[in-house]
Amino acid sequence: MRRFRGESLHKIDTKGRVSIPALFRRVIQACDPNWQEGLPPELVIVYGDARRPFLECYTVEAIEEVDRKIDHLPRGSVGRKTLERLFHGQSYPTSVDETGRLVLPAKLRQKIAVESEAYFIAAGDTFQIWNPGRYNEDQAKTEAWLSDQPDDFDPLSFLDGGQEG
Amino acid sequence: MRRFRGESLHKIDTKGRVSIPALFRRVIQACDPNWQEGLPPELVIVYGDARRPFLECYTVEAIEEVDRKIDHLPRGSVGRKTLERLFHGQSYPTSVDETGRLVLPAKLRQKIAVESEAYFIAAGDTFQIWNPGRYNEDQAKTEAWLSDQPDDFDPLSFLDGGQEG
DNA sequence: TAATTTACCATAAAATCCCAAATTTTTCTT
DNA sequence: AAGAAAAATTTGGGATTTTATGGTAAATTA
Repeated sequence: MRRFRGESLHKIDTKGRVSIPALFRRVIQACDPNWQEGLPPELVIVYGDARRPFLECYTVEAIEEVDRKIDHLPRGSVGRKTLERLFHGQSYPTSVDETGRLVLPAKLRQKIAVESEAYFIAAGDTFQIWNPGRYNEDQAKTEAWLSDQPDDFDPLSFLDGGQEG
Repeated sequence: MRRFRGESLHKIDTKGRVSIPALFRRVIQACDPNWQEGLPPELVIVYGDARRPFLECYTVEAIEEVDRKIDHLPRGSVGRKTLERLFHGQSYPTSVDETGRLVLPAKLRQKIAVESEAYFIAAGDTFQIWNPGRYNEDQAKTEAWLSDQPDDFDPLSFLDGGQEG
């Protein structure tokens, strides 16, 4: 399964168009089982509830996996209802245009408070779009926490605690 | 599993191209399960947060092992978020070109402050790229520490107790 | 019809490809 | 063992392609 990797900053023009990092485009295309020459690769942007300060972008394969899992939850359960609202309701299916851009409608731009620039960062089988300043704040917190650790602290030590085989 | 071994110094040209030590190339190729004749061997450069003064280069197999472990951490946990940013976001997937070089984009060169030369050193199943001067400083510290030890101190003694600090 | 959205065209900068000169290392031959 | 030949390695330059970004025209829609 292909993964997103990397981060970058891109301009948003007056129409809300923004380039998707070239490496991300390849993953989006490779993970769209319906894609074929001439068609625009598709993806789904989940914008979610108000407390999330970024847009989360799913490949077709990734969102279909989420859909399948939701389908297996009991109808009417709180979990299912919540996830349906989030992933089915608060999401926006779109595609990559001829020149590698996507269009962020005004609603989505307002949601994450982006205007002239957007910051893209990979997160496994999805990628996120942030207001650059807002991301820096978040990252600064993480780095502050890291610098509170001993000099030789290795983030990989997180892996030790995990229930891994 | 194959390991990197050795160290060397290489020139960086104006385009950011730099030769990978020949011995390292064989390990990169052997540890890329997707490699086949005619394809460029792939690797992932993790540049990480600001306090790390070198680039860490992972073979495909090595990075996939990290990815698998990250996948097993609970979604939304601090550890998972930190590692996703580090290994998925602050990383750069690339490949070895026909002549055994790789390209370090300006961003990565600035990150570790290299301009005309880069120092390569093996580190188990990864290798690191340093600014040569910066590496010497680090190495000097290590040697200073060693010379503070008793004359008969043997570094191999680290292997016995396993407790260091 | 006015406002938006989408398709199409254009361009500068950056990344990639292709070819090739010097080395250095290895192999072969005498 | 020495020297010659071959192969592999390190480094460089120019041409080509891709990418990021902007603008205009056509099309959709409210």
